[in-house]
Amino acid sequence: MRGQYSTKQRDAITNFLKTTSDHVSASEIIAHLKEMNISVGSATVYRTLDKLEKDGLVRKMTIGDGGGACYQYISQAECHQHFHLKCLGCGKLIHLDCEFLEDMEKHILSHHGFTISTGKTVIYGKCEDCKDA
Amino acid sequence: MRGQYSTKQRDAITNFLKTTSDHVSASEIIAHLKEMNISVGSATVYRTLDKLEKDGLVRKMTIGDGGGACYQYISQAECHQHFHLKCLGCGKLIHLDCEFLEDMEKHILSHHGFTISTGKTVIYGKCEDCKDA
DNA sequence: CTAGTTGCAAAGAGTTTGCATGGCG
DNA sequence: CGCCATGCAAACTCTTTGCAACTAG
Repeated sequence: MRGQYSTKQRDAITNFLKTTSDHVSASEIIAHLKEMNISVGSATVYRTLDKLEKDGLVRKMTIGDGGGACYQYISQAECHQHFHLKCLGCGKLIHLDCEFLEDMEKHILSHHGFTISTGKTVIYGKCEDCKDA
Repeated sequence: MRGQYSTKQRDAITNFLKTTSDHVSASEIIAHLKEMNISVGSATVYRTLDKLEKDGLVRKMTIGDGGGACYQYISQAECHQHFHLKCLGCGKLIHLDCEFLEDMEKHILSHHGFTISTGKTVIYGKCEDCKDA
């Protein structure tokens, strides 16, 4: 299918994403690899993430403002609906699994002809703790 | 209240945002001002936008990946629910006014304790024309 | 051996900051 | 006049690209 080798760096990156199963930024990956004493240039990280995204193994999303993109491994287990709520107050990222959102997706598809990409969408707002701020 | 002068540049920026009433990027603003023969440094644009955002007059949101932030004037008229759909295919930005989304907001607030910031949220996906791509 | 990979360094885009000048009130 | 705003350039962050060296299969 697609020629690609398995290298120390690539394995380390995918492994980190797999085990973290949360959103990590490119710089977090680089920092992590440095801690593991795996030398890796940032270019490699970006190229690898690019490839992984094209292969549909990770999801790339822009969370927040200038902080850069975040990446998340796509596990089979979470192929159901899964939105993200990002609190503008404390910065917390909330994973939201809710049947209601499936209805929303259906509604937007049937009424507005728009197919939502659940994984890429980040809903901004204030969480319970920050709503008064 | 807050000391701030009215200058040619600031007026031009707010005016452009008001009349456009759509999302504009910082570079679009700079380009526009250049066309109007108003000399303005990019630093001024960013500082002005910062201030306008803090004053609650414009809304800042990150649309897409690396393209930079977009700004939108907040008019009184559009205080109703208004979400944005961004097509990952053609890049089109769709303004969505829909009662269904009010229900969604209510649901997320009552069931998940999260107050959605409608203006900041961008829903990603594929529009009708791009859904097969 | 060959094609995919890596690292470094340089190049970019977008945004922020320091500092001296200029302008509103 | 005082304070705020502006411009320019330098600094910064995140990301991409060119290129030569390297390595998995």
